Amino acid sequence: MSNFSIGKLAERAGVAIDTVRYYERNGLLPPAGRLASGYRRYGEAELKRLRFIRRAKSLGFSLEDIRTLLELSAERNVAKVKRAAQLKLADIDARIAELERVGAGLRKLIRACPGHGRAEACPILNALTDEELY
Amino acid sequence: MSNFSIGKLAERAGVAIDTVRYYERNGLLPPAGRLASGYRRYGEAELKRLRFIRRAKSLGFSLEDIRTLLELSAERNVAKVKRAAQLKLADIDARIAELERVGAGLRKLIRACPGHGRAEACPILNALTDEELY
DNA sequence: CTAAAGTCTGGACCATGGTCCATAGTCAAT
DNA sequence: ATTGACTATGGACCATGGTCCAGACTTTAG
Repeated sequence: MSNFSIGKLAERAGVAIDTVRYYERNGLLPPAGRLASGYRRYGEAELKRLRFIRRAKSLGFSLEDIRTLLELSAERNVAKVKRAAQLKLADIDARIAELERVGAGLRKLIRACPGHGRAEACPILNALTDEELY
Repeated sequence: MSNFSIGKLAERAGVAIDTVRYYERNGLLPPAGRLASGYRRYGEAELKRLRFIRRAKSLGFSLEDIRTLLELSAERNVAKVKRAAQLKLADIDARIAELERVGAGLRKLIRACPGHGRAEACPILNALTDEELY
């Protein structure tokens, strides 16, 4: 335990080998220790970190966000971590609001469209052709 | 009128010149008519089409979607246009649901985080470090 | 007529988050 | 020892939706 190859690491973290190297290149994982052959060696710390990245990603954080989050985590700066989470949440809420705005517009057009008949009577086509939407 | 340059077209449609050429290359605009010099010439039809594209984009359609929409519009196929709109709406609704799921998870963590104190007591860091989120 | 502004082309480049490839070297099992 | 599986590297490539550039040519205003 605590000394395994990139293949095992990737497998245990549930990511592709290329992704591990990609994360290393992009500063999400520290440069791995190497065997005399040049093969990377990993321990539990890297596995944890990789899982952290995976989870943060599933919470909607970008890799850039995650780099920041990892720094804050290393600093054990709870206040900044909370702040970063709040910012991300605000970002998610804004995206939801925008999608809801767009969805509402589309829903209205769909409701008004009979689904048959002359193209001139199709509110969807008319909206795309004639109206200033915003 | 009805005979203007790419610059005027772009200006009147509210897009960049490069975007017009990009759309032409990618089949969203038909190949433009040319002057003897090779300069593109446009009329009202192209302006309308470009505005159609802009509006469809603001309704959340991708350029690929819009290519389809333009074909359906040319066919005057109201039924298919309505169906395309419904599919896009379903897509938007799914994206909203996913963002809400993620937002709810984040909100819960933020609420539980005191914002100070030991890193071990930060639910956000703990979630990223320990839990299987999904 | 001249100078400035506009347009042409092909191709490079941006961000995002990877994936895939060839070539070469290494490790593990039999 | 050999074979098959694994890993190394740099760089190309994917989608998306453009943006920007150089170098050459054209149009327009004064």
